[in-house]
Order: sequence, then C-alpha cells, then structure tokens
Amino acid sequence: MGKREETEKQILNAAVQIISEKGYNATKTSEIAILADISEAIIFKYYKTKKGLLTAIVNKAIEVLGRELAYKPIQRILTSSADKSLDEVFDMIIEDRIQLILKNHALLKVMLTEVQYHTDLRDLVLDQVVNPIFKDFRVFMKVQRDLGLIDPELDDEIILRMIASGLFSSVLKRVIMNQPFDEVEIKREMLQVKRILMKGIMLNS
Amino acid sequence: MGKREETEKQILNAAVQIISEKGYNATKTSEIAILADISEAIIFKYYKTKKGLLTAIVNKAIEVLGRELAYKPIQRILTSSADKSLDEVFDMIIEDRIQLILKNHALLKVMLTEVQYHTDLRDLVLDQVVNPIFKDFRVFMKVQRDLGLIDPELDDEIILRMIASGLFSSVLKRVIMNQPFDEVEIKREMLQVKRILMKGIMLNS
Amino acid sequence: MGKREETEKQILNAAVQIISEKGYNATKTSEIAILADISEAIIFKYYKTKKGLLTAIVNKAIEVLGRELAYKPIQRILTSSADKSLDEVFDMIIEDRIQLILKNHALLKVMLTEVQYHTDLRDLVLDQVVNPIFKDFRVFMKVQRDLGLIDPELDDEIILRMIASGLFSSVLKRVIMNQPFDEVEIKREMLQVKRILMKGIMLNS
Amino acid sequence: MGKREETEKQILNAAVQIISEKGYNATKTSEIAILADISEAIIFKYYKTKKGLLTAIVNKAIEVLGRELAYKPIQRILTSSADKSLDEVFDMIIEDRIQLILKNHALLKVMLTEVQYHTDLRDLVLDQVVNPIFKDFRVFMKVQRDLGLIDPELDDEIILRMIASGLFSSVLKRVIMNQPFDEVEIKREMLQVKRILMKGIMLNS
DNA sequence: TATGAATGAGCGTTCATTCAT
DNA sequence: AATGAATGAACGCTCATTCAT
Repeated sequence: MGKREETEKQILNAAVQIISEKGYNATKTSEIAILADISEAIIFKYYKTKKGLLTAIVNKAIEVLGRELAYKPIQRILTSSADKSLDEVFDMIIEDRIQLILKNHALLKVMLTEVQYHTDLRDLVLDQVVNPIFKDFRVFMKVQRDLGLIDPELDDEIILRMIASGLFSSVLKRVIMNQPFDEVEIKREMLQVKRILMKGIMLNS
Repeated sequence: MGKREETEKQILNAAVQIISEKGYNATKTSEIAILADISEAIIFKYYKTKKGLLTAIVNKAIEVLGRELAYKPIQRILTSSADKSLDEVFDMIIEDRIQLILKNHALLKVMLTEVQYHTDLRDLVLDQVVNPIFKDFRVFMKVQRDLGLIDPELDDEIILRMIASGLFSSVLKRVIMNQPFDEVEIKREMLQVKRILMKGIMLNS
Repeated sequence: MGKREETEKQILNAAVQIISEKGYNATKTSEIAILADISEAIIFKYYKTKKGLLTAIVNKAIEVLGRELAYKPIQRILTSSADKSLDEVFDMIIEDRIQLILKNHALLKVMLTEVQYHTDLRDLVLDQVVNPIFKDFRVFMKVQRDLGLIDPELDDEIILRMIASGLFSSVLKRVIMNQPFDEVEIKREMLQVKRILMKGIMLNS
Repeated sequence: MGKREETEKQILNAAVQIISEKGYNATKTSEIAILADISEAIIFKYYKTKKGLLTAIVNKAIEVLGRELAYKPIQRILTSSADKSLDEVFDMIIEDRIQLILKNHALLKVMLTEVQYHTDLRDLVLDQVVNPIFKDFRVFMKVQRDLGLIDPELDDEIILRMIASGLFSSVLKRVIMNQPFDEVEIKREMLQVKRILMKGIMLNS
C-alpha cells in the first residue's frame, strides 16, 4: 500500500470512530489528527474541508455496503431466480452478513446519523443505496406475490421498511445504549425478528 | 400565563424547531434568540447554559410523553384489566395518539437524537420513559402469555422493540426524508404494520 | 457619541494605522485588536470579515474625500462660475487642503494601495471619487479652453493626471520613504509643482 | 543555458507575474510552483525563503534597470557631454525605452510596490537605482542651469520627481486599472507630458 | 536532484457566555 | 427584567517550510 493510502486509511478510521461516538459537529479535527497520529494539516490536504472528510466517509460506507454487505450479494439472490424464498433472504442476511455489519457498524452509524442533516449526502445515499435495493426488492416481491406467498394487503415499501428496521433494531439499540456487540445474542434476536416477520408478511398456509 | 412562562415557551419552541432540523451542536443560541424574538442573553438567564436548554427540552418531552402521549393512557390499558387485548393496544395508539405524535414530532426527534450523545439525558429517558413502559408491558404480556395468545418463542423485549420501531418507522422515515406528514397516509401505514405484527407475534389460532 | 460608535472609531483608527504601514495582507486582526484595545471578536461582530473592515475603511476614505478634502469644495470652484482660474484651483488645494490631506494620509494611502488588488473597491473609488471629479474638471476645462487659456494640444485627462500625480508626489514620496511630514516643506514643494504645471499647461501669453 | 538557470527563470517569471497581480503577501508559493510547472520544494532549495525569492526579483529588477532600461544609457547621455539637452533626454526615454518598460512593467511594479514594506529592499533600490540616477541628474542639471536654460526657482529634486512621475503615470494608470498596454497611445501621452514639462521647467525663451 | 508527503505555527472566524446599564 | 456590548477560548483552515526517498 502506498504511503498516502496508508495515511488516508488512518485518518478515515480515526474520523469514523470519533464521529460515531460524538457526532460530526462535536468532533474536532484536532482530535482526529491525534487519534490518527498525523498532523491536522494533512486532513485538509487530502479532504479540503471537514465536510469533505465526512463525504469521504459516507462514500466509503456506500462502497462497503455495495461491495460487501447488502447490495450485491442480496441482489444476486433477489434477482437470480424465482425459487429463492423470503426465508432464504433472511437467512442470507442473518447468517452471512452479521459479522460485516458489526465490523462496520461505526461507519454505518455515521452514514445513517449524518444523512439527516446533510441534504447532499442524503441524496447520495438514496441514489446509491436505498433506491437500488428497493428496485431489486420490488422485482423479487413481484415473483413472491405471483406465487401467492405474500399477504396482498401489504405494500412492498412497508414490508421492506419492517425488514430493515426490524433487523437493524438489535444493532441500533446497542449503538444508542452504548452496549457491547455480542454476536451470538444479536443472531438470536434477529432470528426472533425473522420469525415475527415471516409469519406476519406471508399468507397463512 | 405569566410573562416569563410566555417567553420560556417561545424559547423552547424555537429551540426545538431548529435543533430538530440541524442538531444540537449545529444550532447556535443566536439563531434561537432570533427565531424566538428575544435577546440571546435571557436564554442564559433562564437556562444557565446551552446544555441546560437541551435538558429542559428533553424534560418537556418526557413530560409530554408521560402526560399526553404514551405512558399514562397506555399504562391505564396495560394495567387495568386482563381482558385488554394486544389488538386494543395497537388501536389505541394508532387511533388516539397519532395526532399527538405528529404535533410533537420535532420534540420527540430532538429527544431521541440527542440521547445518543448525552449520557445524563439517556439515563433520564431510560428511567422516566423506557423502563416504566417496559415494566407495565411485561405485566401486560404475562397476562397475554398466560392466556396462550403469544408465541412463546419470542422475548418480551423483542416484541416491544418491534412494536415501537414498526410504529415509529412511518414517522421516522418522514422526518429523515423531510417529507410532509399526511395523517391519513400514516394511519394507513400503521395499520399495515399492526397487521404484520399481530400475525407475527400471536400464536396461530 | 454612542458606545458602539466610539468602539468602531477605535477599531478603524487602529486598522488604518497598521494597514497603512504594513499592507492589508500583512496586518493581523489580532494586532488591530491590541492597538485598538478591544477584543478581536468585536471586529468581526461589526465588520463580519477582515475584508469587510477594509471596505469600511475605503468607504470612510471616500466619505472624507467627498466631504472634506477634494470633491465638494473643489467642485464648488470648478462649477460655480467661469471666472475661476486654474491658478485659483491650485491655490485652493495647496492652501486649504494640505492639512486635511496630511491628517488623513494614512487613510488615503490604504485606499490607494489596496485599490490595486480589490476589483470591487476599485470600482467603488472610480464611481464615487475619480469619475465625479473628472466630470467636473472637464466642464471647468471647457470654460478655460474657450477663454483660450489652455494649450490645445493637451488632453484633459493628461492635464488632470499631471496635476494629481504632481501634487501627490510630495506626499507619496514621504509615505514610501517613511519620512516625516513637514507642512512648510510640502507646501514649498507644491508651489514649485504648481509653477511647473501652470507654465506647462497654459498657453504662452 | 543550464537546466538550473532555466528552472530559475521559470520560477522568477511565474513569481513576478503573480506577485504583480496580487501582491507579495497574497501570493502563495504553491501558486508560483504550479504556474512555473515545478515542485514547490525547489523554490526553497534555490531561494531558501519566500522573502529570498522576492529579494531575487528585486535584484533582477535592479539589474534590468541598470543594464537595459534607464540607468546606463541615460547615464551615458547625462554624463557624456554638455551639449545634450533636456529635450534629448526626454526623447531618448520615450523613443527608445518604452518597449523595455512595457516588457518589464510587472517586474518594475513588484519592485516599486514591495519597496514600501521592506526596509532592506528599499535601501537596496535607493542605493543601486535612485541615488546613482539622481547623482548623474544633478551633474547634468548643473550644466543646463549654467547655460541659463532652467527656471532657477525649481529644485533639482522636484524636477526629477515630476519627470519620473509624469512619464510613469501613463504606465501606472494602466497597471492599476488593469488596462491593456497600447504602445502608440502611451507614446502619444508621453509626448504630451514631455510638452508640459519642457515648457514648465525651462526658462521662457 | 527533485519531489510527494508531512507539519508547526499561526490566522481569521465563531460562539457560548458574561457584564454593565 | 431585559438587552446591547463585549469577550475568551477554541475551531477550521492555510501556508511557508522541512524531510525522506
């Protein structure tokens, strides 16, 4: 790895850690520099402004989400063939992706929190993350609905929102309450969430 | 109403509005003063510090929640008699409380957002809001479980968290996306959420 | 005088003094604050930015020039009646205005120096000072030319520029060389300049 | 030309161009490096400090003035023989030297402007440029005065200053106003200036 | 030699807070 | 009680300068 890339990585890691704990506005660039063990000045050499640093963080979060976490692998399931069931989608997320979510929870927290206050970042995330996932999800749901598996009274948007907020609530609670991330416990909770949602969303067989 | 109370109300309203939009740290006391149409100095006469103002806001949110929104009325249902069903709890929240939630959504957003970064406020909210509700909810669920109505594989905490995050997700989405609050539409969404949760949580009859 | 006006005057005086000595860019707002015996912060309360302070200085220079130094009194002579001669114009400037020029030489130096590097200020000075004087001067010269007093080979612009640069050169030299301003000596030099210009500009009688 | 000399020339040209436009303090070494198409670091290899670069510029200006523009050729006229008239001095400057002045006006502007704020540079210019010219000019004037050609009421210094400021005013105006340099027009103006000064300085014949 | 990377010192600016009236 | 005036402390950011390769 080049020297510059190494330094940028240090900066980004330090920034994500502190911003996720204190919020963007309460985080001073001097703190980031100290934690990253570099001089404050190169932060501005590389990212121009503090806001530029935040944008880089959100872009990295988008990239990670796209590459490693949700989008591409889930997309494969969602779009591949019709015989994938909602059950498999849940399992895929819960079994395969928890570790990645946990490893990047600070990054994701920063993205989700700051998106509230920065219109440009919100549009970026909507465009790069939310809308693509939603689009594939609709295609997938069309198949499931045609198979008669889904409660027809429910909108796609509500279903997706319930899945997302349900699965995330375990992580979110620990982030807000500043509690440790016990992978076994989180998986146990997510399986209960899955149980609720499967029964709630699918038609009674 | 006394002049002081009148002024305090103006300050609090202005503060809630701006902080809910920009976050606590990004909100300047000078902005609040301008919007409240008072001099910056009396903010500090009344609340000593900016943090004191935030504490007053959170206390007001707790009070509103306790008095008008969730706690006391729901408490009545939850604790009154055993023949109240989960169905009624949902309806009560959805039918009676939406307007109050909508009217106070900025206040609630400030509380929920800032609780992340201020330990003292977090403890206050846990102590005054979350734990009391949770305590009553456990009593209520004990009854429901004894009646054989609840899926025994699900923990109380998961169920409560799903209800809360599910019902709030409609409001939250609009807050984050800066969309208008259409009461009819929100009620429609909440009824779908109720449908999912009822089926998901209760035992198949 | 109000308290605010008093403070603004202190700031402006200090700023003019230091900027005239070191130039705008080399002058630190902290220095100005120390010399003015006020806190750095109110400079920005009153003038928003350092550039805003410079603009205030130039505006003050324009005002002083208009009110006290050149424009209005000279305008009176230039436009009043045709029987004012070039000789009287010179005398008026030399006799009556030297003290005012000397008293405000730092202010004028700042204006003339910084106008080079700030397009907005340049346009302001052209619009408020140079063009009005030039306009009146043309009217005056028309009369003098019609009386057959002026060398017809010379353009108005060249004549005015020679008068201005000639009369100012005594002051300018002392400013650049950081020499003391001896009023008697300056008046002596100006009278020589007048002698040169009168002979040079007017037709041989 | 050696590679180093080539690089130094690029740096100096870039520096003169930018400093003449924005002033020394407002000019960043990084800008100079970009315009000169070299790395910022070698500026400091060659000139040690930014001030060292400015000193090099002023020294180059002195050298150019001495070698090519004013000093040596004028010196030749001034000191060679007594039968050179003021008229010839003017013509020499106006006819032969305008192009050189125009080609180097940025260099000269930097020298004249920065001399105000740097005592060491001021002394250098006084010692190398102003005083030598003035010394020769006095000798020349002595001859002219002995021939009864010069108005005895005028001091040498005033006369020299009027010549310098008069001839330069055409260039100066265009520099300050950021106007194009039209050689024909400038020459026309200078001839008018010469006309004024000749009549003004010499005794009526 | 030449340069990309890095930095210390300092600047303009902000903002919660205090004080005199 | 209420405010205009003032400020200390810090923050984001800049830039001439150095260093390692």
